[in-house]
Amino acid sequence: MRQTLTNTGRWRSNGLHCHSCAARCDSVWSQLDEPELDRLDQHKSVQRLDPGEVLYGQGDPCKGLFVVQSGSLALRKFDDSGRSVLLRLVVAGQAVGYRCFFDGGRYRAQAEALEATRVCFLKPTLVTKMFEQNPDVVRGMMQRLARELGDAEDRFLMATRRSVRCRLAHALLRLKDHHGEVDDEGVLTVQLPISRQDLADLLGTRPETIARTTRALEKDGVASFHGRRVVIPDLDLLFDELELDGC
Amino acid sequence: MRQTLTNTGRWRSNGLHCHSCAARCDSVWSQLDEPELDRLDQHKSVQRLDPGEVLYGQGDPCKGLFVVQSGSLALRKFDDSGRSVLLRLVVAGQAVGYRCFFDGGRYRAQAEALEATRVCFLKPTLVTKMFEQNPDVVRGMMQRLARELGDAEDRFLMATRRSVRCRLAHALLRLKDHHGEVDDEGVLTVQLPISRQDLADLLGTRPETIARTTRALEKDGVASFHGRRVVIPDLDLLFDELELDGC
DNA sequence: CGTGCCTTTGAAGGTTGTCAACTGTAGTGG
DNA sequence: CCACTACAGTTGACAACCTTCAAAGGCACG
Repeated sequence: MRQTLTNTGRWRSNGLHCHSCAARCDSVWSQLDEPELDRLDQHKSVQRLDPGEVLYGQGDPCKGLFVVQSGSLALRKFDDSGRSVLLRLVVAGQAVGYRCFFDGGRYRAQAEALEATRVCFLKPTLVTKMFEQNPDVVRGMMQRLARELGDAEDRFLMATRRSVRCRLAHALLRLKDHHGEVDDEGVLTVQLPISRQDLADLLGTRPETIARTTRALEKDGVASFHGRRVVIPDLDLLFDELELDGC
Repeated sequence: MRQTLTNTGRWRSNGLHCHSCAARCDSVWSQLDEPELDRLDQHKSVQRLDPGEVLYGQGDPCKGLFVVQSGSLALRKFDDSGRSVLLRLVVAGQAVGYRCFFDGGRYRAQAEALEATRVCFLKPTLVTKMFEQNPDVVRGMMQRLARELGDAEDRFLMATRRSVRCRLAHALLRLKDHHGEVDDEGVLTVQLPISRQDLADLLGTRPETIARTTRALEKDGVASFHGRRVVIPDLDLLFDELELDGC
């Protein structure tokens, strides 16, 4: 693998050319034409993160825009007392740091690697230029911001009005899209990308409550939990959890 | 007051010309030049809402962009079971419906008048044209979306990690900016723009808990509540609430 | 094999939600 | 002008859910 020294002083692996980067298809970058992709590729720098490594910290000034090439990140927000929540999981093809980029302030959350992860970094000048020359990308970013805002507002409704059990069922249903597989017999298996502690932070609860709730779901035959592997025999039972009274 | 019939078939009062609209100063529209303001004024239509009247409902297709000229709105989100939360209060000069406008989907919350309110309506074609010709306005809207997203994420952290008492103190501190006044002796009075039920929906709790919590704050001398008038003798005591252990 | 961390389990307590009853207030109609 | 109604707000009692604290179990890593 070719190694070059970037102007940031960090060793990087160029990894894939933007043009052939699989992650691109899934993102707002899919609308860029060849010359744009070339420029992006020339000016991007790639960074490798070990599991748990922090890409940027809450309160840091905005560095630029990041795009996950492979692996995944988590956005974590802390309060003054050190309590934290997980805001979002970021998988290949998705950008991070854009909220701060558009806000113009400082990062209001921390980005950390959930596994070995490669991240492309785009300097603010490059991003600004690209936005100026590609209105479609701007539109795509606005749409993303708007969706994120809608999702965040949904989360607030869920967190304040529904039980942990219901929120857990909901989280499993969302996670299955990126982390689920269905076998021959129609049994769904979800491979959780995060620990129980992080799952608690994602739902806004505590690890102990997660343990008790997973146990309760097992007792009722909705799902069985083996470490990070979740087996869901009947998806309908999971959907029922969203409709129940206590939820 | 001049009355004209718009193409929507609704009677409207033109109210103020955009140029002299006080609400404008406070908003992203402050950057528009004279010709732009003229066009905006020609094509806008003004709508009057009675207290409680719904501007648009959750699930409705996006109609366009609204700007509050006078009065105020609340954004309310419902879940399937009819439980609701208040997402945001919208005061004069602020836009509503932009999240949906950029998302391209349907409204994910309901906008309703908190008092007698005048709202300017801008058709999608007009908004789109204005965005094309005023990159600064687009930047302003992106910044607003980004701030809103950050605020929504803060709310999630608050709602899941802090007590109602702490959230109430925090809400009072935010409300004082637009709804507070300080008298000669340095005593702060906040005139709540919403009912106790809505205050509960804003904090993600129940009216009974609001009543108990306000009473607890009174007992501790932090604030006294008389209907919608809140008297806060010492602001520092309110700030202390944010730092306390249980918060 | 020991250490450290994550996870689980149990017990206890606190915060909040729920239900019901009561109060106060505003609006309505006689 | 006053009774009546309707509804928001309050208060109390109780229960449920969740957090907290403590300890044990499990798993990875040195």
